[in-house]
Amino acid sequence: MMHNRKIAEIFNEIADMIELEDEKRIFEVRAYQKAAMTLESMQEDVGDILEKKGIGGLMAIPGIGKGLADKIKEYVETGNISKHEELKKKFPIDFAGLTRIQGMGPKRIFKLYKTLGVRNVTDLKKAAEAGKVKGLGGFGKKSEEVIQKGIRMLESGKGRMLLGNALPEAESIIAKLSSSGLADRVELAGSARRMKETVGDLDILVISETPGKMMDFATGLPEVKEILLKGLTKTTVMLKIGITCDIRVLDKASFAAALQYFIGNKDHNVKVRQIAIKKGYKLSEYGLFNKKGKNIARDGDGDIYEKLGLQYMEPEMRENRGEVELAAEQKIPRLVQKEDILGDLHVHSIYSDGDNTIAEMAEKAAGMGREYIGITDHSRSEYVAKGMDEKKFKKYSREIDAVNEAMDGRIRLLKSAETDILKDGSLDFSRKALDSMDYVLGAIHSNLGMDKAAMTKRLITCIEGGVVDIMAHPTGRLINQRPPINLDLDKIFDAANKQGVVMEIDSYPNRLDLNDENILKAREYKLKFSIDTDSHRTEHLGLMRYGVSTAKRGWLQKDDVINALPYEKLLGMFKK
DNA sequence: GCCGTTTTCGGCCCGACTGTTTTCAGTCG
Repeated sequence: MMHNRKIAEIFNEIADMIELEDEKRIFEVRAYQKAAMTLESMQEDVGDILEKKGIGGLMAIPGIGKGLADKIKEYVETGNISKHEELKKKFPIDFAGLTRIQGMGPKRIFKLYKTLGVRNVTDLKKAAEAGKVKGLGGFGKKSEEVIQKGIRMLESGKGRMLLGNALPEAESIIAKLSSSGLADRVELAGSARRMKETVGDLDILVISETPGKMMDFATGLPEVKEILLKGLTKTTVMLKIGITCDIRVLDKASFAAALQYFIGNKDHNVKVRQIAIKKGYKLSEYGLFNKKGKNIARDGDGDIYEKLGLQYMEPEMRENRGEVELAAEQKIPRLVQKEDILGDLHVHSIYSDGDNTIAEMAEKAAGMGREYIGITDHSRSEYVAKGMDEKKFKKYSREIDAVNEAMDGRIRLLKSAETDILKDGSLDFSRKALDSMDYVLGAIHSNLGMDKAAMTKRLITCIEGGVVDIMAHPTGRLINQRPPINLDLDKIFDAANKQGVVMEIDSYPNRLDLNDENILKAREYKLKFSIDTDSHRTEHLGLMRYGVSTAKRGWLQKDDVINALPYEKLLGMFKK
């Protein structure tokens, strides 16, 4: 049972209600909102933290002190927070639902409640349709339209989009803006630049001396479905793929600061600004200003960090997870780069659910400069994916050998199989078949609903069996579709460390598994990682960049990644 | 309500855009 999201919602509601009660308590409001944001982005459940480390564990979370920790505890134990219940009596309004409508904040919501008795989204929809909203002080015809549009967008239910869908679209738009002749420079910012697994919108920054023409060009692109807002410095459009895109035109002088600012994230920026203030500067999205008020930022975001005495942090690191402190000590590691990756250890073919032959996959990978790939078709239990029985495995095995020979050293093929880890922790092939593989890739695909203790035991049994080399997509989650399996990751990582089992970072955009936070945790156990594409067709072999960026978000270096090793050294990592 | 290598009190990021204003409030990122 995950409490974080619900508590975040309650904290946000409390914040809205306090703001209405007393505007002077705005910083108290901010504290609730900040805590809510932290909770939303946390992977670990506060209930677990409370259980394991008590109230002190909660207070160790940045932005959460005694007061909020007590409220979290109250929620975990009783299912509600008395302060929230009390405020609700005074404001019986669904703030959580209503604030999801773009443009609706606490003030306007309260006004609509007082004048029209609007308590929730349904009430608001009725009021707007009946034309009751326009004519209220502060609300006009346009406001009513905006509200209706906001409700429609909410109902269409588009949440955060997979990076794998949004990034190619952003890159296509950027290419067009760059070659328009109207821009001197175009850069991607926002969470897409940080390669976050999902993005809420796209942010594109442009230097242009002709902002009017630039914005006309941008809003006229075929990717654009609707113009939501158009100004000379900021324009927002809804794209046909169902995500909004902000385009900001800047002048050259403020570009460096703007790039730093809009790459974010917000918490990272707050920390960087605090450092700027301490050093006697003022940092905003318009520049890094010295005491005389002169903007001293040049070129790009890197210059801002340099002038503040901070080492450069790649965008993937900028999540305020301690990177700013590390940068101040000049201890930022060199993160693994996609050029470091020499091979791919999770590749399917038509022997199970892939679309291309082993030879086609090998040929494509060789063309991309890979030194080796591991072929890993499914085992028989995965019958929905046309998994192989022992007989088919023998044929598959011979074909891998044949293709390996035919490639004549242009690329090396490793023999493996994505072998199901069964309910009792055993593997879905005979010992003989497993022994014939160069390495064993284990994966859980069935009985995903087991409870935490049983699932943890299942995986540990498998790890301690001493046969599995790599744990494929360890948590099994599918972003926006399926939650991770119930695991005590500390126990899993500890066992994996003792047995030398490698954790996979599956690059497939709806998997990204392990994710960034779990990688950071696994890193503490000194585990090794394999960044793989889980390709089911030749085009998928290019998905590696998503896995590499996820690894960067987990602060991994080249040495942490086994498929950054050359072929001969790689073989030494496996059990046989 | 949180936080601290200037502080346990006094700070807490700040500017753009929109709509409805006749100089600004509300929302957003």
